Amino acid sequence: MFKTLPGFRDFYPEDCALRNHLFQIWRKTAQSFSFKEYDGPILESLDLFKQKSGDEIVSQLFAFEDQGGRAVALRPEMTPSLARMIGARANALKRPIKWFTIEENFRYERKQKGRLRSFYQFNADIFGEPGAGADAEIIAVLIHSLCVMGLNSDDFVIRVSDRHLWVLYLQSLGLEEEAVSAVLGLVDKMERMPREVLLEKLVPYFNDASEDFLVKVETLTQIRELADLNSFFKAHVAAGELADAVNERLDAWDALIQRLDGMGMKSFIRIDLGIVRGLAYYTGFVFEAFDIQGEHRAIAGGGRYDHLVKKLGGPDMPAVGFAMGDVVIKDLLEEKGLLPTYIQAPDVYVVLGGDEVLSAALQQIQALRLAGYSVDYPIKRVGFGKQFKAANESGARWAAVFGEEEVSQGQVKLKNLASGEETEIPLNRLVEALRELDES
RNA sequence: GUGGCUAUAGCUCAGUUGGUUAGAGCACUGGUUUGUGGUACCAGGGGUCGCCGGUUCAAAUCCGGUUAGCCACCCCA
Repeated sequence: MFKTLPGFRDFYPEDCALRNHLFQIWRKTAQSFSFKEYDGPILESLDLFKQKSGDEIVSQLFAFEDQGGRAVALRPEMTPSLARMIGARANALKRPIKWFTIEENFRYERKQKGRLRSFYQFNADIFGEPGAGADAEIIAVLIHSLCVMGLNSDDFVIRVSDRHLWVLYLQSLGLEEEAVSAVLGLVDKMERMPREVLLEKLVPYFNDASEDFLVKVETLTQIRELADLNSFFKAHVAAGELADAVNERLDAWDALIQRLDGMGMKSFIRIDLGIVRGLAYYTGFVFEAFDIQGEHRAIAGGGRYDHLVKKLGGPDMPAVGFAMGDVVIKDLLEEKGLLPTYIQAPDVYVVLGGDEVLSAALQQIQALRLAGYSVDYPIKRVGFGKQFKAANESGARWAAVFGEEEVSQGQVKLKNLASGEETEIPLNRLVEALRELDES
């Protein structure tokens, strides 16, 4: 027997039902926020990904040469394709551009808990709006989708940070561009690194002031209140150009929190400058969703990336977005018992009395199907008892009993499988009767 | 890419110091049941014990290799 390739999954009907459940929530959420759905190709030119992420990315891609000698790769993420699509029509698209997609990605890396080689992602992005209102809207989409899944503020938290604020702060300490990104990289790893090791790695940038810097960073990353954030920067950044820029950021923070508070989502937000995200291209707010217990890797992540569209050959285009994978969220929902069962069930299961009723039954089955109902019935002859058992196990709400007695009187018996209640209905009124019963 | 642990039926697992034809529960199929479901009872199908090699009269069991999975590290768009 062949097996699935490492990191790839088979989706048996119950897995597929689950996947559809997730996809439906994602799609409905995006539509509630009036995002438009788009899609792009699974296979792209290898250069597209190199340009965004550098040559090192190639070892983590499913990359190969096609029959025409082109260097191509399965997409590891949607953003480059999206940036290309947006760039190509930037002038013709009404702002703000609110788009989402649900797509499969492929990454050639070692399989791990919460991480596979093939996975699905929900992406939502807003282009053309630089203000914090767009960031708030994106974060709201993320929170809303998690809430619709049945999670609440006891289950997850959105840790929000600010790349731009970090850069300004490090610049105010006199660091040059290269040193800024190196130090940010260290801040990103702070949680997972012993303090002494971290201190050692800071020395090339701060020399004797390393300990002092680390203490400040520890203070900063522990700040959870807007007011504390304000006073920290008032105390640590001297007045001047940089301080003006910092104040602008603090205003943006204020706007962000106010908007989320307005939507009743403030309790999901945790100010946490410890989040940096590895990506160099983030330019403003960055955020990640985590389960409260911290047992899983990030559920979702995103942020503002105002320069990426231009970098990939488009016009200047501010952008903010996030992505949520299907793997971690599925694990979390499973753990919380929030995954529904019986998602692929017919509406009606037809119970057949014998050969004499078959044609009358098939006629009604077809009428029900035309009316939009999902209908199943036993394909081979089976005893009544077995049929009710099958009806029950199918998950159907209704059993439609086409017995010889009923059919000979032009009737059919509808049985509510949950309550056991039975009603006789004229054959030619079956569709209407079902509709009425479902509504009542 | 590095290290540790694991691999027996679709699933969860048992399998004695190496010893006949490798077992259980769940699931699946059929029956008890030609007009009423979740229960019960009976029967059945399903495994080259991950794969390759070695030791042995004899290997699921011992040894080596390999592949896959889990955990940690690295990475994480």
